[in-house]
Formats: sequence, C-alpha cells, structure tokens
Amino acid sequence: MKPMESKCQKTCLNPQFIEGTEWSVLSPEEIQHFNENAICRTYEAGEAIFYEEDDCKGLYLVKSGLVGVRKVDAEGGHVLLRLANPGDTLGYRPLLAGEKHRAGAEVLKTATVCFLPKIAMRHLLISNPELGAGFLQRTAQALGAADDRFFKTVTLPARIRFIHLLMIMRERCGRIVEDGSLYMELPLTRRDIASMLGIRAESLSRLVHEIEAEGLIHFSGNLVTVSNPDQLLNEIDAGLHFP
Amino acid sequence: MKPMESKCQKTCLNPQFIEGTEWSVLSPEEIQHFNENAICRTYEAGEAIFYEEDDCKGLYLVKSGLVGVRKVDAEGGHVLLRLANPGDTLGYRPLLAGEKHRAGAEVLKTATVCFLPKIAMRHLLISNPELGAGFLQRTAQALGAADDRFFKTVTLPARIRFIHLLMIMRERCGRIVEDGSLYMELPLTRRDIASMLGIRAESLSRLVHEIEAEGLIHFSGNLVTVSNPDQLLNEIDAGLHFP
DNA sequence: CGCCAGGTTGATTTCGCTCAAGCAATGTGG
DNA sequence: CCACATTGCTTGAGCGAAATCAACCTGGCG
Repeated sequence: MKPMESKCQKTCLNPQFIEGTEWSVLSPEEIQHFNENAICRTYEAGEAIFYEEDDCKGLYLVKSGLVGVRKVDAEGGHVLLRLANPGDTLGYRPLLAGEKHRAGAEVLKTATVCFLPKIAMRHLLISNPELGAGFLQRTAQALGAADDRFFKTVTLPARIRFIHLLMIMRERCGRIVEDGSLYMELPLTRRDIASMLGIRAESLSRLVHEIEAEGLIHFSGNLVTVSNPDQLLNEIDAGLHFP
Repeated sequence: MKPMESKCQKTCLNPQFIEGTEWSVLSPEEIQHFNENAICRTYEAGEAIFYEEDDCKGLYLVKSGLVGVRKVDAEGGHVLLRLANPGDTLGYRPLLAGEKHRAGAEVLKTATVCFLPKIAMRHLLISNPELGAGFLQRTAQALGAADDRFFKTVTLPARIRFIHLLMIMRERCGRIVEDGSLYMELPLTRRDIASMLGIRAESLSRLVHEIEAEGLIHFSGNLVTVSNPDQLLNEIDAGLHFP
C-alpha cells in the first residue's frame, strides 16, 4: 500500500493555522501558491521523514503530531536534538545553509506533515522578503539555543539538566490540575529523554528513581505529576547561582 | 587614558580584506557607507569587546588578531564557544535574533576590531538583500555546527574530541614543516582548550601527557608538533566508524 | 626578590557507563 | 487462546573516565 499523499488544495496553509509561525507574513496569493505546490502526508509513529545526509529537497511544515530531529552515532545510538510541534517547520536549516540534511527527522506521534519543494520555497522567499527575515530570526534564535545547550551540558549536572527539560516540556504538554500540582504526559521514551540530556537510559532511570524518592515528582509510565513545581524551579536557580 | 578609537575613513572595509566574507557583496557606495559609520579600535589581549547580557548595539568585524566567544557559568568558570579570526563578524546572531548578547567576546591576541552600529547595519541590509542572504547562510551553517558539537560531546570520548579540535586548529594556524610533519602554535591557554572540549584543565593535561607518551604529538608550551598527521586523522575515523 | 598566573602531577572521589539480568506490556503466529 | 518473541524500562554490580582537592613547578614581571 502506498502512503497517503495529497495536494493541499487550499487546506494546508490557512490563516488560523499559520498564526504565530514564520508563514504568517504571507499574502493570500502566496498562501495559495504554497498550497498549490505543497504535498500533505500522514506518517505513523516511527516513520522517517528524511534522513541524515539526504539532499534537502524542500521543507516540511508539521501540521499535527510530534516529530523528533535526531542524529545517529557510529554504534547506532541516536541523539535527539530537538522536537518539532505543530506549526514548526523542518528542513529550513539545510535549505538556507545550502547543505545536506545534517540530522534526520522521525515521527514520534502520528503526524501530518506538509512538504513544500525547494523551488516553491525559493519563489516565496523572493516574492516576500519578510518570509526570509522570519526564518533568519528563527535560525539566529535556534543558534543561541544550541550554544546554550552545549554550555549547559558541560557545566550543569545531569540532574539539573533533567529538571530543566521537564520545565521546558511543561510549556508543551503540561497542565495544572485542580489541586495546583502540575501534570503532564511526556511524549517521549526514556531512551529519547536520556539522549537529549546526553546520558544513558539506565542513568536516567536511576535519576528518576532518586527524584521520586525525594517526593518531588511522581512518574508512572509517561505520566508525570509534580506536586510543587516551584520547588523544582528553585532547584534550577540553585544550580545556577551557587554560593 | 582613553582607548584608541577612530572613524574608519575608507580604510576599514576594502576590497582585498572583505574577499571571502559576507561583506564581499557590497557595492563601492555601500562600502563607503560602512566605512563612514564604522569605528575601529584596537584591543589588547584580555580586554572584553562585549559581555553576556549586554544589549546588542551593532556588530564587530575582526580585522586582525584573535577573539574568543565565551559564556560564564555560576562559579565563574568560562566556556569558550568559538573563535573569531580576521574576516569574521561578531554579534550578528543577537542582532538578527533580536536578542541581547548571549555570550561575551574577549580578545585573545591583540586585535583591531571594526564596530558597525545597528542602524547602519539595518540600512545596509535593506539596501542590499544579498548581505542578509549571506548572513542567513552563515547563521544556518553555524547552527549545523553547533548541533554537531553537542552531538560529538555526548557521543565521543574527550580524547577524540581533542584530536578533532587539533585538526580544526590546523586549518587556522598549522604549517607543514620541511620533513612533512605538522607544526602549529596554539593561540589558546590550556584552560580555554579544555573548556572547548567540555573538560577540566587537569584532565586535558593528563590527556596531552598520554598522547605525548604514545609519540603521536609533541607539546611544548603552545607549540605543537605532529610527526604523522594522518595517524591522528585515522584515529578520528576509527572513533566514528566503530565495528 | 617575591609574587602570581598558568600549567602539571598525585591521591581520592564521584558520576555515569557497561554488562547482565529481570519484569511488564504488547504483539504475533500457531 | 496460549506460547513465545519483542520492546521499553528498571535494577544491580563493577568499572572507568573525569572531577576535585591539594601540592608543586615554572617563567614572567613589578
């Protein structure tokens, strides 16, 4: 069976969806141009969208679901670099740098993704300089974030990095439940979380155990409950401003 | 005594110097506009050009010398993120991202640096879209490099990372001496090298000792001699493609 | 001369890794 | 429906790479 593909037919990019993304600067005609050239496809969890070292054929707008960007090392271990949520665009870095993909994209939760060929993108970049400016800004911000991550992984202990990651995930999938505690469902396997922290799954497991023993957090499967989120934030601060 | 500052007076940006940099796309009039607004200044080793968290007031073109970009952690330790050689431009990331500086710049070897205010830069970006495209590309490449560094620091052992760094430095300051061996003068302290690798100075010291004992390299102060550079390259490959 | 920063070395500890086993949930095929 | 592989996660024991702490060079430099 062939994967489900379809022209977007004015459905892919629409004013509500692109709100807050780089695409929001497009005019109605440009949106139409996008939709005429883009191809939508739904991927199941585990499917790859593109691989490291592939030529960059265009870019990928995540419409729903969750996508992970990863690199693979010599022994086959993978390191998760970042996550792409609905509204995020993938593949713009290699496109703008004029390079091949330096990381692969794999679907983590069933996702529909809109592919826009390079040529169409170039057309849009020329017709609307604002679009380029938007991606320029986003790339520059991503560079800052990447430097930050490097800095943190070499200066902070794994425990603080883990708590930090939890606090970031809170923005994506956290909910405050009636009694004031924080509740979230992590969309990642332990192995993937560990790789984002630069540690092994076993080490993460011990770390989780330790934090749980202190009563700060309760884990069960992918479900996390934090009784007192502020306490964790304090620990991050303590990790930074050491006396 | 006030630091030596001066208007560039047509001297700063000139066709020979900008060859191969992002600035090479400027027209003669634009070059003039740059020179009229830029301010040159010479810094001694150890001086700071800007600090982390400073507002970004413009960008800095390194004309000569060597500049380091670093972040400082809670206990006052610094991590060297990257080096800026003559022709490199600093501060474009925060400018383009619309953020404050997220790292500081410190002169490592006496450097003359040309400062171009934000407003003048905006003017140039508008008058010449090629310039923006150039910085876009460079930013995108830097992002790829930053991801790569993170990936390497979590997957490769310190030893391989060190050799890797040496091979990168070769391109900047390496010379092949008459008998075919490689000779270089590292413009960095041990502490700074260690911070780039994400390890402590003591660990680096032991590492150097170990590699020297194997006869691969000889260190004396900042001077490095590599009798057989290919052997080191092989080791990097071995570190990647493990059976 | 003494001081100081940069570098080295040694002893000890800590953190995270490896290897190995066990367990629960989920498929899968007979 | 059950036996059996598979996958994700956890746990334990032992190991190893770097960190830490502390002492000690060494070469400027006031």
